[in-house]
Amino acid sequence: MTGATIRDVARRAAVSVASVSRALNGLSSVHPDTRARVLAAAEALGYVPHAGARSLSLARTHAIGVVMPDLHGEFFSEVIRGLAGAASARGYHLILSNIDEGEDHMAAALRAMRGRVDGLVAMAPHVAPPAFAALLPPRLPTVTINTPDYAGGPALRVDNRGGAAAVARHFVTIGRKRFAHIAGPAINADALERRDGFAAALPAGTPIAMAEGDFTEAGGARAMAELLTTDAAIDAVFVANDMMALGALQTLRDAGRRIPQDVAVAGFDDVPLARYVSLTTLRVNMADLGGRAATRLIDALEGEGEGAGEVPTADLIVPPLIVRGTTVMEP
Amino acid sequence: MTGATIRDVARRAAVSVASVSRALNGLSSVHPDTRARVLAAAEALGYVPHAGARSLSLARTHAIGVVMPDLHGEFFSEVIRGLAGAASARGYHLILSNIDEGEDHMAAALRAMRGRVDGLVAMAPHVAPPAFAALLPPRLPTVTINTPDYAGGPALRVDNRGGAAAVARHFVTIGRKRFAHIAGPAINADALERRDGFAAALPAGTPIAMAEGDFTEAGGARAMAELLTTDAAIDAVFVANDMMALGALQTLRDAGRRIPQDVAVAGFDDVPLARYVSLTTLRVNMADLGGRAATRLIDALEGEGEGAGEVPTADLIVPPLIVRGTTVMEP
DNA sequence: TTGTATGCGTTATCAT
DNA sequence: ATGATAACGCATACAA
Repeated sequence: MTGATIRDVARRAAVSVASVSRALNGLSSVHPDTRARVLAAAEALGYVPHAGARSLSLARTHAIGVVMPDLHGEFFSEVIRGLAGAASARGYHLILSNIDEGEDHMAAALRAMRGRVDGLVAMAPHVAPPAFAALLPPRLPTVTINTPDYAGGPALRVDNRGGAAAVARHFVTIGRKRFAHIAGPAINADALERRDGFAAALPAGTPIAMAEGDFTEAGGARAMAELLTTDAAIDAVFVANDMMALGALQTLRDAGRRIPQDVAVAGFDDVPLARYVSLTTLRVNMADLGGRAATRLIDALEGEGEGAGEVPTADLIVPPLIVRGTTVMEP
Repeated sequence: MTGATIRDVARRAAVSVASVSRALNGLSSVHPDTRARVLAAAEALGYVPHAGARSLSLARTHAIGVVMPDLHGEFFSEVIRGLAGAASARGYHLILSNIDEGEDHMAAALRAMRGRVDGLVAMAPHVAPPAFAALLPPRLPTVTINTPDYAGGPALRVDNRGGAAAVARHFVTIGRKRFAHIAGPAINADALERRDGFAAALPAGTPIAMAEGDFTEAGGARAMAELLTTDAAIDAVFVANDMMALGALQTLRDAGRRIPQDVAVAGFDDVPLARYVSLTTLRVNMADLGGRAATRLIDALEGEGEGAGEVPTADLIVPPLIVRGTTVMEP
């Protein structure tokens, strides 16, 4: 009931299991006749190697684990897509385990990966670095994506500060004077970096009206409404992500503000919707990030023992500023 | 280098591996003192059970495999999200393997699942049923999503015909007379069902101008342009999916047609963008579909041996028609 | 070239 | 309650 095993094939081909293994794995030292008999027997029995047993024997699973919170949906999906593509191209599987439900659940998910994967790709922008490092199974190669400086291995990060700074400079260039920022959750590392990067790139001492959202469209709308009551004179608002920016735009329009004449708005992420509403934003290609992460991890996994330079480099991916109709008039 | 094993723990706690296993898995028959010693030793060594070995011994992986093409992006992501949520809630992992690159690659991916998962969730709207069935590893419980009637197990399907029929009736209700349809790829089962369902629900003998797209926005635009040259008088077009509908809308507007006064347009899927462009469409909740699939599979996996009724039922999920501004004037 | 035997890490059976 | 040991399915030294 569990399918034919290598022993069944051996029996049918009248050879030893060792020969079956060798024949099926294409080892050179096996007589053509033997190989033929084995192949025929395997075919006849519909034999499929048992990946689990193979992994145990080889100490190699050809799978990479992915741990990340289900946070703002768009990302999750894009990263997975990139990961899956790159992994699949190199013959690796992806093992998913989302970690919404609290830190203990997350610890369990992380532990369950041992013996199941060769390495890990982790994304946890909301957890304190030390806690996260402690949760990781020891000796499991890991590359992190947008995770607050975890020093345990290669890391891929979006240049949040640089992106935010580009927006600040853009606002100044188009002559804006009264700035506002709608930030993401304070526990989110990306959110903090975007806020700080924006502030740091404006002329020293420039006041910035602040509000905090939750990365959702509704949250952005609420935050914008809040800003309008406290600082009605603003003429440029940088929103920490696109979804909130969409909400903010709606609130502004409902309040009779013209975009971009009265108020310029910029987001972050460049979600598919951004193009449709002509939102100025920073393009972060999450699929590409996922692909890079997978490639990087697999390179490390397969290069074990040769490369002397196992330097845990941290790549900073700079998101380009996409200028659209919410900051400048369109033709 | 491979982490502490159960033997290391046994040695440190000065007990047998059997006792360690029992203590760690919470079996009753183990002395409190022993359990305490084992727990302490495991903690001290940072012991994490090896999932692979555990699976081999238990003949249970607590993982479910997911095979699907990367087709039109939105879906992929949503289904995965639903699957991951439901699986995670029941303590199962997800193993991904996308199967873009040809049928042989797909066969390999399918085979590689054996010994790695307890069951499969498969979605392959583009493959002929017999071929697909042949590829599946034998004796691996499988639930399919939107896969042309594969008779081997439970199936979840979107009611494409019913949804398309609802659009047809809606068009008639709002007084349209000259119909067109932009279909998806002819090898796609969903596409065919949508086309046929639309045609069947219109009054008998009603002519329908036809064009074929590739499920992409650009493809929809091209197909629409084509229709305009051959059948300029159309006043209602049903597009096989939302992405193509977006392209079609653009083409229509560029051609000076007013929506919905001159031409009514309806899509299929209700992607996030649909709400923004106020596109009338059918809402198919792919995340929900994924969740149901996972739940269904796990129920089957864990109910083995008890339920006499292992009937491979096929659920038809009916997508509701969401009427928006591309078919009726908005307030 | 081929076969025998051992190990991968864990659980479960059977004694004790 | 505990320990020795045989599976689980496969790969691979080591012999032959």
